[in-house]
Amino acid sequence: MLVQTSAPMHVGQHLFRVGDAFQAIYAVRSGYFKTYATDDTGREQVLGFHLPGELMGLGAIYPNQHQVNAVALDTATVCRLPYNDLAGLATQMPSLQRQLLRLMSKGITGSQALSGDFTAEERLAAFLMSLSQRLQQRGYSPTEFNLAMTRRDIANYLRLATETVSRTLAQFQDDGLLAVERRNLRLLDLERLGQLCHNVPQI
Amino acid sequence: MLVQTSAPMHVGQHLFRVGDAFQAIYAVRSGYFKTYATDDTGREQVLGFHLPGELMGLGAIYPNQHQVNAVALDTATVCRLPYNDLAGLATQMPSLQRQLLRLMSKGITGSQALSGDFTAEERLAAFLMSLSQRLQQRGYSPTEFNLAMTRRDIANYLRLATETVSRTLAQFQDDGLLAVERRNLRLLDLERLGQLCHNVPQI
DNA sequence: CGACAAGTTGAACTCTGTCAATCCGGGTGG
DNA sequence: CCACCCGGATTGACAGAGTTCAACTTGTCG
Repeated sequence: MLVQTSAPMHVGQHLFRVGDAFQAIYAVRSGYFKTYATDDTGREQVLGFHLPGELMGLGAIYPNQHQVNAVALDTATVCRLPYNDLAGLATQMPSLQRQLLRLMSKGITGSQALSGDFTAEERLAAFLMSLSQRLQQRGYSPTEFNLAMTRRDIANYLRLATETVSRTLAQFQDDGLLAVERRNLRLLDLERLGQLCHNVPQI
Repeated sequence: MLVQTSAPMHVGQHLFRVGDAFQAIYAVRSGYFKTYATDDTGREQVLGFHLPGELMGLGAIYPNQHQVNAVALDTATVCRLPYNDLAGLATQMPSLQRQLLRLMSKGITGSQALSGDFTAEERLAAFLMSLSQRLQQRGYSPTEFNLAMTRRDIANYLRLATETVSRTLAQFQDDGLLAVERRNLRLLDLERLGQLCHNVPQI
């Protein structure tokens, strides 16, 4: 069987860790994941969030070992795609192979969008728009969704202080751009939110 | 002939521009170049500086079009390495091919060293140390050289304001780290300069 | 010599990080 | 069942780094 659906994972459970042997790619079926690395000083660096329908583990193909840690942010399930099967299929389907390579080269590096010197507003707006668009692509509501990750994770990912994330969200709410309550988010003005981050490369 | 030496180029003259058909790689023979891109709002982003002995144009191999602009910062000459010749040679020499691929993947993205949130001190120190080391590798003095690029270019590259570059250079001078007069630079304390940027990934 | 670009310097201001206090919700244990 | 506790989240005060604005200097090139 090409696709294997996993048992549900719970918050904080790791799907794979740095150094694990690479055997399969994973597609998120439900729930959220985050990927992160730990730098030489022991600090965690959040590299990305993975929504239902998205792939994880592509960065491990070349060195045959996982380069990052992947952990469930809430109750989640994944589909396991054993690499051998996938690779065999890819050789027969050039389009699949091309897509895998594209995802690889994009996925390994992580978003370079956060490299520039963007303001907290720009970063957060870009982040929210990215979530919105990715959820919409998968058939979910682009305007009302759950922030499964903590403010701390968001801040780490965007390279801000958690307080700044909190404040900027509050400011967005004051400006009528969105309504936020704990983890529940409703985007009220995608138009203006998009303008805020028009010069931030796609996250 | 594999290597073609160009006629001297003068300040501001472009070696290639975004969109130019990719036909050759260039090695700087003398002088300095900078590569830059222009974002959708028309602002210039300096991507790197190229010193004698270094290669340019590798990022164009895949899409077969140049991805950046390359312009001479002073009177300069280059060696033109037609890609067909090089590619033919590479197929016969796996080591050459490997080196080209490595340079490619490193060279396209540009330095991600400037991604993090580093201080102006760290950025500038890392920049100067990078120049110093690269010049030394090519047989030039690592402690006394010419800043062919303007403060504006440096600032743009390091994502600072030109005033900050100016001030930080002045501060380094006050601290006895270097002596600078216009474009002439003398590094007086490589040790401390290196310490200043020890946690900045190599530029 | 004059004009202009490059570079420097000063002052005010803005943004964001840090520190600290507080709030809130969910889970635990008595 | 309720009080307590704890981590996540918010809010305020403050400080430091760096940008912006503006004035001024210096060097270069016609």
